[in-house]
Amino acid sequence: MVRAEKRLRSLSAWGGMSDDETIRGEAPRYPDRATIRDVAARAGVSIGTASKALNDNGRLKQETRDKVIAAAQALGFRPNAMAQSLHRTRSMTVGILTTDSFGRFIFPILEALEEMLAGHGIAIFMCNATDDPVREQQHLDQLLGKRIDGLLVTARRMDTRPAIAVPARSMPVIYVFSQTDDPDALCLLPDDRGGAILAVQHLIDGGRRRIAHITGPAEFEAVNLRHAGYLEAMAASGIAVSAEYYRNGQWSEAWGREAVEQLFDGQSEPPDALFCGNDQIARGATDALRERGLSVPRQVAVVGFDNWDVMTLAARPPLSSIDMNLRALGRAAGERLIAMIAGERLTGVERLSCSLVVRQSSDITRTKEKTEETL
Amino acid sequence: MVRAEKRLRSLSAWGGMSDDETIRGEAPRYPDRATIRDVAARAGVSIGTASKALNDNGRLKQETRDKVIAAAQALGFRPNAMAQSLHRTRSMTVGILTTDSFGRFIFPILEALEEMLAGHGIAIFMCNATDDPVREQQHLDQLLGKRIDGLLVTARRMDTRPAIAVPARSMPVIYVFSQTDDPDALCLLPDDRGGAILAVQHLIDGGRRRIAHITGPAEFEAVNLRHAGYLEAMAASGIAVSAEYYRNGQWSEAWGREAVEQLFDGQSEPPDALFCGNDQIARGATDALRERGLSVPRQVAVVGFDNWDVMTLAARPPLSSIDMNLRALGRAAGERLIAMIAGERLTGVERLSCSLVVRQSSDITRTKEKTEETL
DNA sequence: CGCATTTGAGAAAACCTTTTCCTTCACGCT
DNA sequence: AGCGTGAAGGAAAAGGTTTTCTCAAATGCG
Repeated sequence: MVRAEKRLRSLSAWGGMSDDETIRGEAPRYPDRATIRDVAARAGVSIGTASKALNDNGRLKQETRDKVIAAAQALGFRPNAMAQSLHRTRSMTVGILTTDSFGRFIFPILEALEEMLAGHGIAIFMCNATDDPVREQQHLDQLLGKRIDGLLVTARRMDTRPAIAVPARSMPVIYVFSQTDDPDALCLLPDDRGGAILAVQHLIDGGRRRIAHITGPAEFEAVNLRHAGYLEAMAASGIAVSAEYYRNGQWSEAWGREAVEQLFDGQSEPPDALFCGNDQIARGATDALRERGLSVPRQVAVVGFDNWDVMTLAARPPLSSIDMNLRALGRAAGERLIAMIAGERLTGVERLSCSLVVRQSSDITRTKEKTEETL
Repeated sequence: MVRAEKRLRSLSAWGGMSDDETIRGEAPRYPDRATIRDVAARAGVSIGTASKALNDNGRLKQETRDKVIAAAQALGFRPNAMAQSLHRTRSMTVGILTTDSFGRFIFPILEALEEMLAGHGIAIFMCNATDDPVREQQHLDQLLGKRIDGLLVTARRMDTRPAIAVPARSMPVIYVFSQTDDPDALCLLPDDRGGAILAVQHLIDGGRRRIAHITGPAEFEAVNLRHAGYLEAMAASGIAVSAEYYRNGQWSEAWGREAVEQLFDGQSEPPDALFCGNDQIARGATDALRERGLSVPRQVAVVGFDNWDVMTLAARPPLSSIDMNLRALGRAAGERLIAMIAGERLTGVERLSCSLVVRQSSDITRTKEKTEETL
């Protein structure tokens, strides 16, 4: 009782509107926030009663509840989440650990994930261990110490990574936009193959037959999956594919330009469409085509991958592209994680579908309209 | 004693290497991790002694320490950070709250910040409230409940935002890459003016006199600061500036192209250099110049802003640009925050210097070399 | 050998909540 | 009057750790 009174007094210095009283100078420890015992003291009830009032629990007179709530409000009381988590056995916290630096792809995922989890009262610890296994382990240790309820693992490179060693075997781990060899793990990825089929089918529907595939390094699983989709779509329409039409290189505009040189220089039957492994390649290719005097999309249609507005909208003409729906991927990851925290057991590789976004680079009708307008 | 024994038994199911025993199926609650009382029981000491042994505290026989440490290791013990934080009054946790979505600029800041704070054992809660004051408040509430030791606030748009209302007046708040009107707050920003001076001086040093400034919307403070730097550098060299040479528009490549049309179409004295408000504008401008048959940098030199490799390296020729040193900004924010948590009181607006990165778009000598090489 | 000092380790409080179990009181019933 | 019932609220344990205080044993000294 005495104790509570003392604290109450010390609190008045910061809790009220008397801001002038704030501790200036070298005071290193800022004053404690109000605790539930301060609230209880102020309301003249026991600590347990205060808790019940604030949580709409137990059997209390409405009057008492109101009294407590008023006291809490007056003190600016906010329950200490750590104390709460301590005796529930849930921290309402998850970690997200990225092996490679947070790249452009991870952002939308992260954003949607955060939004979804925040809606469930779950906060996210952000950890970045750029290709450094030691730091990764340190982060993991820290997260385990914080008793996270679940873990998201992600990486920019889309190749499989070693599984995270979580000691509590049943703590949920999801690999999003990354993959691991552990068959018991859950991996969430975009459907690269499906995306490629979407793109190529679109080009075929536009009347194209000589469709080349310019893409990134063959070490990427995504590159191979997308090529598989390309082949599948071509086969489905009974179109023969020339090996000449498959070009691996870098993920850069420069490579897109170079590939166009290779494909068009002195070729008797140059492509009438390009399916590009990403938007940078597609943009480089488009630039090169324009500079050769080839009209996009009239003579050559182009479809990119990633639907990265910085590229697709700045290109001339704007690029059609495959959108990996990364926000949806992030939301899905959040849903799965919540389900797993609730006890569900999910494993395997799940691939979420991509969408085609059509812009002028592959859309003859749209270009015609544009041309007519501008004439 | 009995209690501890019981727990010890239940732990063996997951703690050891006997992975086959893991709970399958619908068990929603995964088994508790080992606690310090398990460690103490296993080492045959009291709980307090175990704590001292693990923290290198108190007066203990080395033998005892070793015994405890061995027990902890065997059980895979990791102290519960929430319990620790509960009685230190430090959560070893900070929040980062962004008003606008995490953009390309925030990433490097965040990354460096995270790295620096992780080195001090501080974890980061990531919160995103995209232009939604309600969600911002919810996030803030959550963070305060988690008893964060400090808060970083950031935003993509570089205009001043309303101050965050933290109830505990002395809880450290830093605005990084964003600004607030509260004079007691600490704001960390890149030195836009200085960066502009760097760019313009570089162009002047290269012999340019008719330097135009193509940039973004005048509503951005950064736009005005950079223009002030431009004017200052020009004045310092006694070069008269024409109002014609200052062009506001969008932050896009399209605007860069259009601005070049405006500046060069039928002008008797077209610019011999362009200082662009960002790399996208610079790239668009460079493209337009090339397409008009103007050589960059021989006839027109170009310097961009942001040093965004996606733009600077893909442009033809590669763009010189001003780097805002965002990683340094993030590190600085981390340092300041740690200092403030330790009790220091920092306020005001601090601007960190930018650097000039010279590439071919402004460097005649380099171009010459290149040309000679390729000849 | 007896006392003072040091060494080693345990007990318990404190950090802040929630929740279970009790106690107290008032009331209505037989 | 005695008893059961229900309402209202308090006491205390639990959750995991650190730290201070206390106590017992062992050592040093005269």
